[in-house]
Amino acid sequence: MENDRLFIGDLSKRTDVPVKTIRYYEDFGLLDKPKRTGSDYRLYNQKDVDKLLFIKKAKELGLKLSEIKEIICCAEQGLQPCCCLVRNLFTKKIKEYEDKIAQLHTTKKRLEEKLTKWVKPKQAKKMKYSVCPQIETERRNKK
Amino acid sequence: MENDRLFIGDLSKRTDVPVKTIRYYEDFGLLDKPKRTGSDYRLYNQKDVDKLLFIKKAKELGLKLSEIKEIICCAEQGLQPCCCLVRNLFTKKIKEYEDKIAQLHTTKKRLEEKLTKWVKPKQAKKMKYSVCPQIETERRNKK
DNA sequence: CTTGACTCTCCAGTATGCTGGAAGGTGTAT
DNA sequence: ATACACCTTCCAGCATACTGGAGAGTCAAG
Repeated sequence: MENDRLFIGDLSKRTDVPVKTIRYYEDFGLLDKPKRTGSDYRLYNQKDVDKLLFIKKAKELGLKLSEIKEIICCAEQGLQPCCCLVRNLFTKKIKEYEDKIAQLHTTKKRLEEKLTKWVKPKQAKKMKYSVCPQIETERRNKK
Repeated sequence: MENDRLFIGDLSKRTDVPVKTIRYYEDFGLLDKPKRTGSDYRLYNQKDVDKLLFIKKAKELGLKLSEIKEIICCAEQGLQPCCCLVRNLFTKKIKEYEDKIAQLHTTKKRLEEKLTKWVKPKQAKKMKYSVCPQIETERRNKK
């Protein structure tokens, strides 16, 4: 079992990516259609292992499949535009993360506030279905 | 147009929740099946407005519909278990947010590292399709 | 009487990244 | 010979929270 005639299961083992997922990536256009054996088995090689590991790493960085695809497509036509693309993509991604983090922070804070107020509810008896004094709806706006 | 005979469109306007979404919430079990007019139009009242606003607020706190449903179901049978449930739910949620934030932070950091190394690529010429020196796969593990 | 704005139900699709299963062919070990 | 692990395609479904559209009924104004 050398590295130049790998069946899909071998590729799967070497990369720890499920067989189904590999086929899915092919359909998605992330992996090229591979050569086939006479009995229609997909044949992979070391390059495919590398490519799939690359995809895996990119995913771990939080890139979407579509973004990874962009990078790969670009890369296959030359370096320059790819570099630019990747820089932009990363910068955008970082920004996205920052926004998301900020937003989660805010929501978390609000939730914590509710929770502390929650621990000793004063007038619990008065509640209806909207049991929670802290999240209760403001019902004074009778526009 | 008083508040005790509202059509779905009125409820929608008062809460700023789309008509489709209101029906969806009903199917989902968040809103009770309302009374109907002779011509099968849904009839809502102020309580429904309140309840829907409650749902909206809970959603803004990042609760899932299923979690909101739990709260509402619980609330409709009495206060005590609900309080407990909500406390647990909130605590769990807060933890989730913390984890998510931490994870985003890590990923963001990694991405930033890649990016700074990226800006002045030394040996770009050597690249293949896996253009990116920083995300390139480790190909030394020939197990 | 017609127009237009509303309402109804039901079915299907969106995004994302897979995952499961059926039904069948292949390859190798015993 | 036959069991078993592997491979193939194709179709469907998961989670989440909606959203769109078809086709049909309702209601009030002009």
